Amino acid sequence: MTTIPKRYLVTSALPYANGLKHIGHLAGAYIPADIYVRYLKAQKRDVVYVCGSDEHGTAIPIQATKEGTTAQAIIDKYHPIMEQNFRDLGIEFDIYHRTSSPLHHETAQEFFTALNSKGDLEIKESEQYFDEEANAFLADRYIKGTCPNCGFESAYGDQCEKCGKSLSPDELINPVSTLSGKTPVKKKTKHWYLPLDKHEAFLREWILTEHAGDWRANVLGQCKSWIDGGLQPRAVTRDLDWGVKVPLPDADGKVLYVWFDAPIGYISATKQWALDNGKDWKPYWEDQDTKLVHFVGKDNIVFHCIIFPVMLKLHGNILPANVPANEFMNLEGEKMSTSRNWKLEMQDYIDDFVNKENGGTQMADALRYYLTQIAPETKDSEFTWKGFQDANNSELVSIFGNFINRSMVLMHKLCKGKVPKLHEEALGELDRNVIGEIRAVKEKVELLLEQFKFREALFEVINLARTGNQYMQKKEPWIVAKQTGEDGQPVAEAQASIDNTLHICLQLCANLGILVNPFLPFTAKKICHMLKVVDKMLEWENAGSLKLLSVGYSLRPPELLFRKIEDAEISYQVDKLHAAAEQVKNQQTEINMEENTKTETAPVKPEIVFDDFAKIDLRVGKIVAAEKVEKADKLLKLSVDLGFETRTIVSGIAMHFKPEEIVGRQVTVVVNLAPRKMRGIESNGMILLAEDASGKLHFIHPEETINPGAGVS
RNA sequence: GGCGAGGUAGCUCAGCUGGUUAGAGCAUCGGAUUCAUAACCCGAAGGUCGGCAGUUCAAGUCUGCUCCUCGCUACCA
Repeated sequence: MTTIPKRYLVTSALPYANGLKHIGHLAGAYIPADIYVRYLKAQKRDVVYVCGSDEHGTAIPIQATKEGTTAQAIIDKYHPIMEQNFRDLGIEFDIYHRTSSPLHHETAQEFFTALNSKGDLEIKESEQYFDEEANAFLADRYIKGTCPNCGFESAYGDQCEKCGKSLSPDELINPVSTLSGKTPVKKKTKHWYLPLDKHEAFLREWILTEHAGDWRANVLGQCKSWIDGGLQPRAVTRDLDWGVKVPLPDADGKVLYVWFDAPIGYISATKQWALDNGKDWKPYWEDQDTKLVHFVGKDNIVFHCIIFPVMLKLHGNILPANVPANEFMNLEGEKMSTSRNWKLEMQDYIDDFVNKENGGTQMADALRYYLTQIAPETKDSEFTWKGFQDANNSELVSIFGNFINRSMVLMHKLCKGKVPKLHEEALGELDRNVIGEIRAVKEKVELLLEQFKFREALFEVINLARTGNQYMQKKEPWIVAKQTGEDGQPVAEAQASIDNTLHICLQLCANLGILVNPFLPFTAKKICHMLKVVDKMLEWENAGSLKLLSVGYSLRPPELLFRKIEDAEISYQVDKLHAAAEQVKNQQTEINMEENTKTETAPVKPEIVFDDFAKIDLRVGKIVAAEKVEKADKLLKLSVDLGFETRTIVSGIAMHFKPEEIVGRQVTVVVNLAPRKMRGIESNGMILLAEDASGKLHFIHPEETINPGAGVS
């Protein structure tokens, strides 16, 4: 075992404050972190668990515009709800902060200034392309044009895909904005870049060598993919009015890019926590003896393993010891999706289960249980309502809850409601085995949690309850109790056996409380209550002990820890899920139709004269051959018979049509369009297609088959 | 197309550096039992380890090819 670090700083990905979060997020970044933190705290280790709302970025002002409100109103709406949702589900942050706070702005600005003044950022002052129609500066990738090196006409502003040469947008001939299709104008601007490319050697060594043994395979693989793909300098600032202002005199209208300020939110949250608790935040981010662990979903790997570590290193902070990223969680056979409304929001679960007559905190633990059991630790996993019901009913209720209940009930019936004595002399092999098992499980769970194997750790805990059931079954105290003497009471030998059995079962219950506490905290507290012990018993060092409950102490009457979930509740949820998705689908169709109408009535393009139109030579053609273009998912290479000749035309329709289906079809072709090379094939013309509301493409062709080459006007 | 992660019993997943009859939990079926939320306990059945070829005395485990899923990325309208 490695030595224990002096302190821990644990983070969960900052949820983006543009809407409610679903159980996929919960299972990916919050529940595992919460389990880990609760375990560390039970170990009495020095640990701070920080999180908060991520409130910057373009999506929030865009959504505000859509909802006819302000960005501030959006974040003020979602921040408190998200915080409450986490609390209701037992996610216990030491602080849930927000990136809109002044402290965060200060912290992020200080961070930027520190890097900038050390010369760690590259400054590029330039005449940058500006799209007047979209009223925005254009990132390199949003500009296309002709490559000065090879003449490829569709080169990006940062790199030519054809010849591989790195470019700057200025070098492009005939630049075009991909936002509006217009020619952008030059406007002076200046931006700061984080030169990730300069840190490639460090990243390679640190991740792929030093952490080859202790980081998850999916994480290492992702990182290797990124590093091998070549790291690029990344813009730290952007022209936007929502976010952390760039703290320099000549940077009006510029803010820090959200990817830069968001992870700094972990630091500002730590600072706020320190202020609130009279602590010093610095060691948590500066002392090498602090273990920093980031819990994130797989979409966040690159930020937490590549970009943020580079920032931390430059700034003189510690690096994460591990980033145990989870994969994604599907729901009832499909990806969770906010836009398609295929999801289970925390809020909905809380409303339907936790805040119900027959719900309460036990239902929060039930969800925590299932989400941990199916956590996507190594691959995408699947939430099904039936699976949730099964896990609850046959494991939590039948195995775990039942063991504790029957122990309590038997103790009340056979031991007068008191913790019975342990008769050492009467201990048998069965008894000793169980006692040994309790200690063994403690060690197993520890080892698994330290390795972030939450699923397996939880299994070991439930398995201990299973062991308890087996033990009780073999000892069958209810049968032994029938060996009565003349007074109707069990004979001394029988009572000793009963006492030992229940003494051990009750101590086992107490141990289950300790071991289950990181996973199901509400349940652990209820166990303490029933056993009339203080919550301090839950400290991890007590696990494995057979002296948690004092002999002769009278205990409370048993209460059921978990209730069964009925079939009707499950079918209600499944129906609700489908209905919600259906509703959105219908709405979307309506919106699409509306938008369709809108585009028809939308302002038409500037007027042209007949001669302009006459410049376009449209002909009817017939597809005589079609094949997929190698190394391109969307391109088809078509041979089109135009009567006077047969041409090769490359068209991006491979996702819509199969090559064999379209051979023989008539199409309309722009025949005098300048040739253009795509994926190395010269395309001589363009096929006309109409796109319907759902995005499906349709060929434009004469109603009846006519001679190829016929003119269209 | 490139890169990454996966494809193992009905379901959710273990299987490290190749080595006896491929494991667990749940579900299913059978039995036993009644202290317990018809719960528990015992037992059984259930897998061509995505497919094909190869290396090896021996492959789920190594190599090549191939199919499928997910993610990143590229190509396009």
